[in-house]
Amino acid sequence: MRVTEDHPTCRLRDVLDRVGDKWSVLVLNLLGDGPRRYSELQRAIEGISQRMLTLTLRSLERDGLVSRTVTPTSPPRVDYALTPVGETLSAQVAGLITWAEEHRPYVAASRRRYDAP
Amino acid sequence: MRVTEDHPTCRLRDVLDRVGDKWSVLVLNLLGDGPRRYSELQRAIEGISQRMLTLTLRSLERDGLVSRTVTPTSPPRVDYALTPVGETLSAQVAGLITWAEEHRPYVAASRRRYDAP
DNA sequence: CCGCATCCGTGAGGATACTG
DNA sequence: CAGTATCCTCACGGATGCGG
Repeated sequence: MRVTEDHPTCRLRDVLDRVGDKWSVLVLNLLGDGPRRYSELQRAIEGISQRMLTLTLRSLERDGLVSRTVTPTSPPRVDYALTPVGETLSAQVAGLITWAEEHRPYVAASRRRYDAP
Repeated sequence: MRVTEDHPTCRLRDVLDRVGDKWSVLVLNLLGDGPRRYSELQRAIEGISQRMLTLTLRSLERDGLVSRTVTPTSPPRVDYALTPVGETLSAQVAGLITWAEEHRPYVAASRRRYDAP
């Protein structure tokens, strides 16, 4: 889709696309509990590839939501943490995660009913 | 990715994927203001194709988040509305949208700074 | 008016191998 | 350990046309 107009929907999209990214949601949620190393994130997020973890963290850093701290030891150590603004988004995301956990049985039941016939 | 394990991350994914869908977010947000006809949604959501609007609505209906009411006039009329559970998700989504609107300038500025060099 | 079916291009993202 | 680089797939989604 071409986004050429200044329709409200379009102005929101670039920000929502970040939130809409499933990996971003999971990363933001994890970092809500405190800073994590790269490898900790990779282990915690089942199924994420190295590539996608790096891309996700770069995007979040670019948007000023996550900070990246390199400790030049050997082997190197990199910690990721939420920025203050990132914390506020993480709080929203936490609400979403809670919603998803609470209503997962309902959604699953709805799907079974819908798919029945 | 194959989801074969029962890791918490995987159990959440199927529900979060609904929220992660950018079209779903926009539809849920619109329906938060009250029921809408198919054609109203299509006009309101800049850039959505007929195909994607239909698919999005079907998914939301399957998940028990949106109800579909057909009025068999001629031409037919179809109204979509949030279910009670859909309302609760729409509320979460509204929080996200608000966040996105409030922090759009911050995110835009962060991106410019990041991309500068 | 509301949708489904079909075709088809593109790009997101997985797998793998390699560096500082 | 924390990435980068490359290849390659496949499914997301746009365009179009038809049907109730």
